[in-house]
Amino acid sequence: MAPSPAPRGARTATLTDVARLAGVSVATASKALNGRNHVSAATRERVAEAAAQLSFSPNSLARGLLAGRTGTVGLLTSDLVGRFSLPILMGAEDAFGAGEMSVFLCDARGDAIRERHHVQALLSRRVDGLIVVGSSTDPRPPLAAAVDVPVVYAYAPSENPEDLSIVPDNVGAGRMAVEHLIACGRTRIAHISGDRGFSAARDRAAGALAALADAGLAPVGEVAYGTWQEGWGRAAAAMLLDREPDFDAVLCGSDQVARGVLDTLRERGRRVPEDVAVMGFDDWRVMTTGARPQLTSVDMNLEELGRTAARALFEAIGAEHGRGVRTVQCRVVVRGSTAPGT
Amino acid sequence: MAPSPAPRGARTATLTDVARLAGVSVATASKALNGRNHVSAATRERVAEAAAQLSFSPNSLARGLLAGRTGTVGLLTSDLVGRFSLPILMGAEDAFGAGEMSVFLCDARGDAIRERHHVQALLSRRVDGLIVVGSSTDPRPPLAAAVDVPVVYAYAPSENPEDLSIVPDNVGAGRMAVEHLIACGRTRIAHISGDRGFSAARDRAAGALAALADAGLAPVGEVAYGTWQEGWGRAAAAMLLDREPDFDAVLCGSDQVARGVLDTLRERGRRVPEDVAVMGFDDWRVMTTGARPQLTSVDMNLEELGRTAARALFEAIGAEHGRGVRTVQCRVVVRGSTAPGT
DNA sequence: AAAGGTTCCGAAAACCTTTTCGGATCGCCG
DNA sequence: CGGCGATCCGAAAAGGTTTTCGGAACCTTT
Repeated sequence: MAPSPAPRGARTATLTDVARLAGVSVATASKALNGRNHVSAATRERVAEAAAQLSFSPNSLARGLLAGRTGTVGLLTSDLVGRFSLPILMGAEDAFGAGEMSVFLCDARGDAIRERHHVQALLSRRVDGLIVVGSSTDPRPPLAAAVDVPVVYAYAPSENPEDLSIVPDNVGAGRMAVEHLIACGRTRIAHISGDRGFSAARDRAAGALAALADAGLAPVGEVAYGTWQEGWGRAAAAMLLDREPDFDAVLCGSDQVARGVLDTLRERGRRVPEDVAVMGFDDWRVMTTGARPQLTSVDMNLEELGRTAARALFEAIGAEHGRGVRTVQCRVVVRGSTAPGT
Repeated sequence: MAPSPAPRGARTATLTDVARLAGVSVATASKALNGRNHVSAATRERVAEAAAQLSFSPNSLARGLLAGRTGTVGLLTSDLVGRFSLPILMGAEDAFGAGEMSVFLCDARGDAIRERHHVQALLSRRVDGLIVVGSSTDPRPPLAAAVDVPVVYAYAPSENPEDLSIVPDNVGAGRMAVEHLIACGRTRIAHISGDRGFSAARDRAAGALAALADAGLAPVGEVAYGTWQEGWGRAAAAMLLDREPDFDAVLCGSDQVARGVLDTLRERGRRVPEDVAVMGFDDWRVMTTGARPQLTSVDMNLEELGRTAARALFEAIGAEHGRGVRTVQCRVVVRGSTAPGT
C-alpha cells in the first residue's frame, strides 16, 4: 500500500483549516500549537487533534516573513568535486540540522560570476547567514557583493582579516607528524611534500622543519615539492633513495604521495615500517587502509572544522560577529606504516 | 577596502522603498522590475535606477508565499560520506542551479527517524519537489510520510514501482566491460567482483556473464565475490593465479579491487596489459590514474544521473508525475591497463 | 467639441502565520 | 447580588510581493 497517494491539487492544510475544524480562531490555534500561554488544556488538545487529522505543517515562509529570520543558511562551495569540501559540508549540515536550520547548497565551480549569482539568490531567499567553503587552504578574495548577514569562511580563509575564517592548523599538523615519527624512534627523516603552489604544502613543511629543529635534528635532503599524486611519490622516493639513501622515515605531503613512496620502497627492498616509517596527510581512508602496510596519516578533522564553522555562524546570527582566523587542530591516526602491530 | 561593511540592522530595502524613491506605487514598481506590460519605458527606467540605488533584492519568501511555489527542492541523501552521493548531488545542483532553483541539502545518515524529520522540515519549507539519493543501488523503502510534492529516487530505486527512480545501468555496465575486453582480443576472462550483498555486484556480474555467453565464451572460474576493498583484490588475484592461471583478462568489481589485483599480478610477474588486461568499475580518478598502468574503468555517469533526476523532477513539478525505473547508461573509460599506449 | 480608444498607473486583495490587545466569560469574595 | 480578578479567546495588524481591476489621462476621429 502506497503511503496515502499524494493528493495533488488538494491544497495543503493551513492554520485556518485547523482552527475551523477545532472550532477556534486562528490566533488560538497558533498559540495552542506553539505552546503559548492563555490556552486551556482542553482547547489545546482539540487543536492538536485537528492539526494531526489534517496533517498540518506550518508554512515556514509565512513564519519567516513575519519573524524576519528564516532559519536557513547558505553553504557556498567553490569546488564540490574536490575531496575536502565534502567532510566540511557534512560537519556543517550536521551542526545545523540539530539546530532546526536548513542548508542551501550552492556550488560555484570556482567561477566568480557563478559565485556572485549564487550569493544574490541566497540573499534573495533571506538566509540568516553564509558559510563559504574553499577548495584549498590558500586565502581567497572575500565575497564581492555587499552582504548584510554574517559570513564564515571555512578551509580557505578570506583575504580580509576582518572576516571570520576557520582553517585547519597545517603548521601544527606538520609538527605533529614529525613528533610522532620521533616518538617512534626515527631520526633520519625526509619530507616528500606536495605541490609547492599550495600553502598547505608549505605550512606543513614549515611545521615539520620546526619540529625537527626543536629536536635538534636536521632533515634528510631538501623538502621535495612536486604534485599531490602517487606518481610523484614514486619518482621522489626513487630520487631520494639514489641521493640520500640513509633515512629511516619519510613524511609525505598527501596519502597519495605516500602510496607512491610505499610502492617504490617495497620494490627497492626497503621494509616498512622496519627500515623506513612512512606517513601521509589527510587520512583519506580509501588510501590509508588499502595500503600495505596500512598508512599512518594526519587527519585534518574537516568534519569538526565544518561543525566549528557552523557553530561560529550560529553565534554570529543575532549577536556580534567574530573576526580573524581560527584554526582547528589536526590529529595523527597511527597505522602500520609507522608502528608495527597496529 | 572591505566591500561596504555589512550594515547590520539597516533593514534591507523593500519594494515599497523602491516605489517611494521612484515616485510610483508598489504595483507599478513590481511590474516594472518584472518586465510586465503597461509600464512606460521612462517609468521602468526610473524604477530600475531606484532599485539599483537601494540594492533591492526581492524577498523570495513573500513571492513564494503568494505564488504557492518556492523555487526550492530538497535533496535528501542517506549517506553523504559515501563516494556515490557526491557526483549525483553535483549533477542535480548543476541542473537546478541553471533553472533558478535552490537546493536544500539534508543528510539522513542512514537513519529512518532522521529522514522523517528532514522530510517534515522540507515540507514545512514548502519545497516544490524532492530527490532522494540512496547510498547503494539496492531498492529502498519509499518515504514514510505522506508527501504531496513530486519525489524522484536517484541511485537507489524505491521499492514501490509506482515511484519514479533513476538508476545506473549496472547490467549494461557489466556487458559493456566484457565487450571492451573482447574487443581488446581477450578470451580467457575472469571476474573478481565485490560484495555479493550488493545488487550492483550481482547486476554487473550478470551483465558480464551475458556478454560472455553472447560471444560464445565461458568465464575463467566462478565469479569471485568478496568485498570492495584492495585487500580482497590482492587475495582474490592470488587465488585465481593458483587455481586458474590460464587467463588473459580480469574484470574487477571496483577500482579498489582492481588496484589490489594489479599489485598481485605485478608481484607474480604477470605484465599488464601485455599478459593480462585489467578493468575496474566506478572510474574513481584517484584510483585509476594513480595505478600502474593507469586503469581502464567503467564510469557510471553519476553526474549525468543527478542531472537526469533533476530534470525529471523539474518536469514533474506542475505536470503529471512519471512512474517506474529509468536507467542511465554507463561508459567505458579506456586507459593503459587494457590498451597499451593510452 | 464630443465620443471612443489607448496607455499608463494605483488601490486593494491575496498568500499564511504570529502577536498584541481588547473583550468576554466565569468564579469568588465582600 | 455587585464587583473584581483571573482566565481564556478572537479580531486585527504586520510582514513583502504579485495580480487584478478600476480609473485617469491623453490622443484620435468624426
